[in-house]
Amino acid sequence: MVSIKTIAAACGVSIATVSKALNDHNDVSEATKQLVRETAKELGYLPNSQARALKTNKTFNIGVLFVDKAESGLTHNYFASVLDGFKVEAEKMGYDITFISKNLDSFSMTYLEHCKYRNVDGIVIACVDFSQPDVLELINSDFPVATVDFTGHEKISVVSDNINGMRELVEYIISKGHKKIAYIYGDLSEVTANRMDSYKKALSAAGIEIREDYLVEGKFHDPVSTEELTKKLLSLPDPPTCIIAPDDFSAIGTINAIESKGLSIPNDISIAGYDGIYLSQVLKPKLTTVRQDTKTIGKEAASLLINLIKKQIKCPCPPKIVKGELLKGETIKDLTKE
Amino acid sequence: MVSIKTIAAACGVSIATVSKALNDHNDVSEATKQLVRETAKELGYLPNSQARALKTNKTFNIGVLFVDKAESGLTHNYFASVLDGFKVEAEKMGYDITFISKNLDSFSMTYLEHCKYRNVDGIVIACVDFSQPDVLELINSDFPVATVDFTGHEKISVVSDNINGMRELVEYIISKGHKKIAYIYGDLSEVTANRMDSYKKALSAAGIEIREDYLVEGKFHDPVSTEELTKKLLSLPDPPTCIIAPDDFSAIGTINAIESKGLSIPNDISIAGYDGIYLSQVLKPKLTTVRQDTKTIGKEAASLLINLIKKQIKCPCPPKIVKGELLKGETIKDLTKE
DNA sequence: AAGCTTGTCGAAAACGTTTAGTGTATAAAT
DNA sequence: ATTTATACACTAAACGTTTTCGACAAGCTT
Repeated sequence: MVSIKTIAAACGVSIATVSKALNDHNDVSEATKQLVRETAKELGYLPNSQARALKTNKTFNIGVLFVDKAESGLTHNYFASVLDGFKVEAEKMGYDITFISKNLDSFSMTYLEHCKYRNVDGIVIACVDFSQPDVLELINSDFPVATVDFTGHEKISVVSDNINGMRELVEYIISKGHKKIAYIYGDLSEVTANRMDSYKKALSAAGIEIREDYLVEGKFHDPVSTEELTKKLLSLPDPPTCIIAPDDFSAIGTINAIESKGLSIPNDISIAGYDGIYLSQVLKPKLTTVRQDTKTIGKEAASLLINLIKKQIKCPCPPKIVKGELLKGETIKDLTKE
Repeated sequence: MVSIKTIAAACGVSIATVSKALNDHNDVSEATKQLVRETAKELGYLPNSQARALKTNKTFNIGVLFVDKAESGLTHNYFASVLDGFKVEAEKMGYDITFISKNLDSFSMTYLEHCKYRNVDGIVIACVDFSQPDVLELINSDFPVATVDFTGHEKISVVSDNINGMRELVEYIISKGHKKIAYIYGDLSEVTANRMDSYKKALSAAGIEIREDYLVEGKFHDPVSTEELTKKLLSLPDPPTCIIAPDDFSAIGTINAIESKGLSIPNDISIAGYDGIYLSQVLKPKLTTVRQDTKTIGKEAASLLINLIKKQIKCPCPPKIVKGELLKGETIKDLTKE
């Protein structure tokens, strides 16, 4: 192992000088800085992150907490994509990420304990059940924290603009002449509450009655459940002309239910999803949906969190809202032309 | 911060005794062990992983390298799923994972440098271009290494059983009376080579001629490219009766191409995929494919790598082959019944 | 010439652990 | 009664950094 001691010996200076030279302090001459830097490179020196962390209390590691309901782990499309955006930005700023889990080293610990054990510099939380005590403990801890799609606390939060996204989607559907629009909503959460609210407001604004039989509770990411619920909707005495699925992936269930009845999309019935994942745009017909800007959400979360860590910003601060984009697709029939 | 020093003071013993008590050494009495453990718990003590790592040279961190060609990051289905299996097993054994990247902290480093900087205890490599010099440097380094789907080195490797998987798939298709079977293969790699080999052998074994026009080069994870290639296959003077796509996700492209010609699956043409992702089984009709046991692959890689780290096994050792499972689905027409 | 500033460097402590070496008391063996 | 073994606990060094503080020289200012 080549350490600063090695460099010090090679250069004939003290380890203090080496350290300061490498960290570009201003009480060491330009000449020695050069010398130190060069020999460091020659010897293939790499700083020891543990020793540095021990001394400075900065690990340049960010803890990531994510536990979705379906236990799909990293396979969860929305999260994986947000995380990827986060990771890229964090790495750019010199941070690595560490997954926060419960059972490290056989003896189990809480999320907070894991963070303390690893000494992460900050924490980002996404896609969890925010009512869990373990999660709340983390949010209310002394760590710098950023949450995704969850507000109502004094930490940093980045949210997808579900309010405007859903509003635009429903307005678009209405503009195509639909009045009987069903919504299979996902697991109860802030996200779902916002979407539901926008759904209702958009209908009301257009003078359309909100029907309880068109509003059914489903699950995110679960085509099987969604297929079942779609079938129920289709067999109502007065079935809807359009069905909004919890998300794009669940929309597969909606498609299956419709096709299994021998009906076609969008001629017999229109559908929409939410997310705008790649899959939704390679399906035929292309799914009408709202693309969530996952990369930006992740990136913003990373950038804000790191700024907080570096104390370049202060909390509380207002949530950062990341706009989505309506993808019109081909699954909404235009009823106005009939 | 409560450290062993705090505990030592509270218990009236030296820090050495505290350390040994907590690590269950046998030169400290059961009584003091009890006392130390209890006060440690009371005070909410957590070991400082950096300090420990500095002293022991073990970080309980495993580096994960993954860079797929499509730059899809964590969104890559196969990898995300393998990684998840890896992560779960690693956590169970007390290890966290760290993503290995190139540009940490603005000043860029090689993969190997990143690993040295973070002092990972071992490295797992999957889904990368194994011909990259940076990757080879890592494989040939002194770190304990495990690779997924790549052999030919002296380190640990875990591979999906593409040889038998593809063989079973093609045999199944042949058993349904098909003789004109096309294969759109993915990016050139060990995986593709094995599948291609099995494809050819299975055909030959059945006395079926291997036609160059049925063997076309495509890309993994790319429905658009696959759609194009499928169209070409369909417009051959003597088109195939069955098309095998590079993977399940690309198979969407195959489906699109077929349906856009007004043909139906499997009545007019049969198809198959590879991977067995969730999506493939919620599509209608269900895709015929080979499920790769990603969880097991990840789990085995973790378990073997950690055993290597703990020196409970030695390299070189033969590759661990993880069997897949033929999912018969509904996309292969039975031609023998006509 | 004395004091002051500025620039450059090193000694040493500290971060929280682990561990080798040493000492001491008690029990067992001669 | 002396030696030997055993059990237990402590001292101190070490891991690789960062950082405070003081030292010293050279150049200024009065």
